[in-house]
Amino acid sequence: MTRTSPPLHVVWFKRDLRVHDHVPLAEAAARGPVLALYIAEPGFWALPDSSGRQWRFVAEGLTELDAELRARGGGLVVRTGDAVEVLRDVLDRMPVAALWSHQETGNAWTYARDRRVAELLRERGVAWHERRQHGVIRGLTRRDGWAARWEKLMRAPVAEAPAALNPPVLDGAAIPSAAALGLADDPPQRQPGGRDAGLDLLTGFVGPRGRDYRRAMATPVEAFDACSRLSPHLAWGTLSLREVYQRSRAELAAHDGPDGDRTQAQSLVSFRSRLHWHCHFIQKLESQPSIEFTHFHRAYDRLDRDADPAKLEAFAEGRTGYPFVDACLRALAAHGWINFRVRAMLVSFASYHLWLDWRATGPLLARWFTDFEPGIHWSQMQMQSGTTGINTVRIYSPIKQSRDLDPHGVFIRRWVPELAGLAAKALHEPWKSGAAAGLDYPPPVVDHASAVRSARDRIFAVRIGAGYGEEADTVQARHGSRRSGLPRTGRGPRGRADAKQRRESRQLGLEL
DNA sequence: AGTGCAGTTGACTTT
DNA sequence: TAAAGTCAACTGCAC
Repeated sequence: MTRTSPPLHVVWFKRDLRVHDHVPLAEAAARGPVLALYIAEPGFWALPDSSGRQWRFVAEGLTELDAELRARGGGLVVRTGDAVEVLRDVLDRMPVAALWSHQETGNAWTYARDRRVAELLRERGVAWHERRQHGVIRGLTRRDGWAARWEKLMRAPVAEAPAALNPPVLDGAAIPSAAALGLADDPPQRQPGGRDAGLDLLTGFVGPRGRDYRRAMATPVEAFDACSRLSPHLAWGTLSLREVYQRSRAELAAHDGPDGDRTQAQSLVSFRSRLHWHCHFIQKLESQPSIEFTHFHRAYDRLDRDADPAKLEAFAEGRTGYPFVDACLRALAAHGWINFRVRAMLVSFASYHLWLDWRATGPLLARWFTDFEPGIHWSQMQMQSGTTGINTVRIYSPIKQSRDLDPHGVFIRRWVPELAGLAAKALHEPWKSGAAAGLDYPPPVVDHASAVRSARDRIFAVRIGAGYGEEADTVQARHGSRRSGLPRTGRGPRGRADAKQRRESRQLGLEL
């Protein structure tokens, strides 16, 4: 740098590892020379919800991001350290016009870090321009009109990648290894990171591979192939939600007519509604960061859920004695991914059957998910644990789910080889026939019927408390989907017409 | 040919 | 993206 160089626009890459449809990068590059910066933060990667599989997925994305920047004459500068320290060092070394990044809806740690960064920039008189990455709206006070704003944002043109960038003006370091960040875990079947892998998945999914999505997404027997598998790319930003939305929308248009493939069209419609829900859930954490630690509905503070080490270990090891649950837990641990329906069942099992606190199982599951997205994760942990106050309590039967989703025991045999010799009939409840006797497989850690009865009683006891309905209405007004109907309580018993309306709005909400 | 009845199905409620 | 139960309407069949 020389004294006469124009000031730099620092583009801070966070959970947005791409150059395509990257609004802060496009805006910064239009204004002057750019410093493309990624900060590997040891404090972040040491958090209980961070893991090696997430970092390695990110590191693969960084390698491709650097290549994309280089192809345009630029390059990625990677620094390891505390974000404030790294940014202060950059500010000390060269004149900086502004910091550019996407808004991040993260956990308490990244929120606190962003406040420290903002403080530093205020001290130095440098502007920080944060741009929206998803359909999540910062500073939202009312949910009304949210869906329409989402649709408008998704249909807006994508931001073009800058055609030409300046070379890096600062020496970077190598992308740190997982070991250097103290991260060991990386499962053998973790899906690869990087934009090329993401685009391959997208192309395949909007084509023939995704044709059966709607039918097959519920069962883990088929979901690994039938689902898009784009979630980690959306979580870490190797693809933008908008480009995924627009690609699937274009494909839907091709199949929507009388000559189109109706099955494919229905699957694409189903997929679009999930993209919508993605932002719907992140919005909850954006609007109320405390949901990482405290119940949506504070009446559930009275629940005495625990962190019983034996039950927690059975869950963590995939040795609960329920073959389908254990198969799903082991598949998740080995792949870093499992389908949504199974995630719901696993949280339900942990929170109701095992009566474990979601704050004890949440970090464990988060580390397993390569696609860990804080807003979706904490919203879902609470929703499937029955503590939001606005959602129906859904207690899954691991036996019924086993029969429904894996009737022939294919999935169980693959992931619980101890039981591979059992007949399909015995696989779902091996304790009943004594078929597992003598095998290295534990009896059920809890009895299904009595555990469910106890959990149900304790959950509904909370609902009887004074003032429950009033606070539930407050939660609904703040977080509820407008398509689910308003308000949900305070009108006495529901009549027939009311129930009919609710049913229709549910169908509308799922767009099936 | 209509009646009685066990079993099924689907809508809805409760937990 | 629950599960279990209630109830009424319906179905098939024996008589």
